[in-house]
Amino acid sequence: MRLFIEKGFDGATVEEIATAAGISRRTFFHYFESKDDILLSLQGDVGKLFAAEVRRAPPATSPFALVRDAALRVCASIPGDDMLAIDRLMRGSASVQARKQASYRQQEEALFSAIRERWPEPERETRLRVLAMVAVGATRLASETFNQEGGARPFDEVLRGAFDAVTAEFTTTAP
Amino acid sequence: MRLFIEKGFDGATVEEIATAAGISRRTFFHYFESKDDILLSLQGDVGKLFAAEVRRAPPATSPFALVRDAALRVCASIPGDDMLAIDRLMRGSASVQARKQASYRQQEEALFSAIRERWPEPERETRLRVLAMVAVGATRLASETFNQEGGARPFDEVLRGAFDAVTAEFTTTAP
DNA sequence: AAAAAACATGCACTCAGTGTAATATAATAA
DNA sequence: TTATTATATTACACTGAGTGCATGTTTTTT
Repeated sequence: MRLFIEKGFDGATVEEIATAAGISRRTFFHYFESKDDILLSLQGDVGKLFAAEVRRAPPATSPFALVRDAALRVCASIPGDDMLAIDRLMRGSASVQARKQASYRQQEEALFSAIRERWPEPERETRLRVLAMVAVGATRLASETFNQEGGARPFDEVLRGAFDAVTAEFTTTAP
Repeated sequence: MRLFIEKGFDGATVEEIATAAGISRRTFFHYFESKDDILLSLQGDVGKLFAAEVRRAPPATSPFALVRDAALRVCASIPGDDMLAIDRLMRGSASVQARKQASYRQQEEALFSAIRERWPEPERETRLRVLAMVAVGATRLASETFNQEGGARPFDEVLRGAFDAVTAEFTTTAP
């Protein structure tokens, strides 16, 4: 982390990082598949947390409400300062940035599986895929806003705002 | 393309690709920033097409309908066979896959800008970000399904199904 | 035809990532 | 404790992506 802050992501070589950590270059690659993984591993397995939360959630008024509340609970457990710091470092590398986006797709997949267990009717599949996409997407939008604002508002609030915007934009009052 | 099919993405070296194309390795990197870009450039600038379509679209009943119809028009112009072929090649490399996901974020950004021009009210910003996210997300889900199915149904149909699922999942009948 | 701009290439270099084999360290059985 | 056996660490050598720089080769422009 110190090296990344001092020299940037590309500026710090694996050699330097390994030496600073008191191990050899080769041993570094025994613990991390790539240099990117240093930052990616910090992100943690949000997808699995999210899915687990959905599985243990009580019956809800709607799938959307259940997923929204699960998202709020998961994110309540993540310190905002860490989010800001990790995000700042990740901006340093395009390939890290790309893999981060790719990780959202995995989260979506994990979340979909969990949702699917609760509503297994085949004809609902597409709708539930959409739900998972929206949930992960809203969470991503919230974290983008949160980082953009530099943590001005608490993450919970921003996240709730994102989910509320979904409701507001798509819930048309039918006759 | 031939080399990628024969030897896989990682199996084909830039050296070989350049030679097969009748140029030098160094010249290759004059045209492509990276090996990944060979496949990524095939994807084309879908985001810009999408945004342009939104800009030229006639007034619509709702932002959602406008964006949905724009998506349908853009995708009508893309040959399904190409989509399948490109997708098959892209599966060969994790880093290409990652950059592809990252490109969806850029599409979202471009789309958001275009939508924003039509509804510039500041208080709508979050809702329109959500709309762009959902539109790009639905398009992505549709193309995932389309590729999964190997092109069994026409892309238009799958895409329409994805947007319909959004409506179905979120349009609750209020009293 | 001469000058300038754009394109192509060769060369040398850095660095990420991998396979392999040797060596050290820790864990376990005797 | 000692011998044995995993397991962790390392050195070494190699491939291949990507870059900077200098030089050569076309096109354009004047």
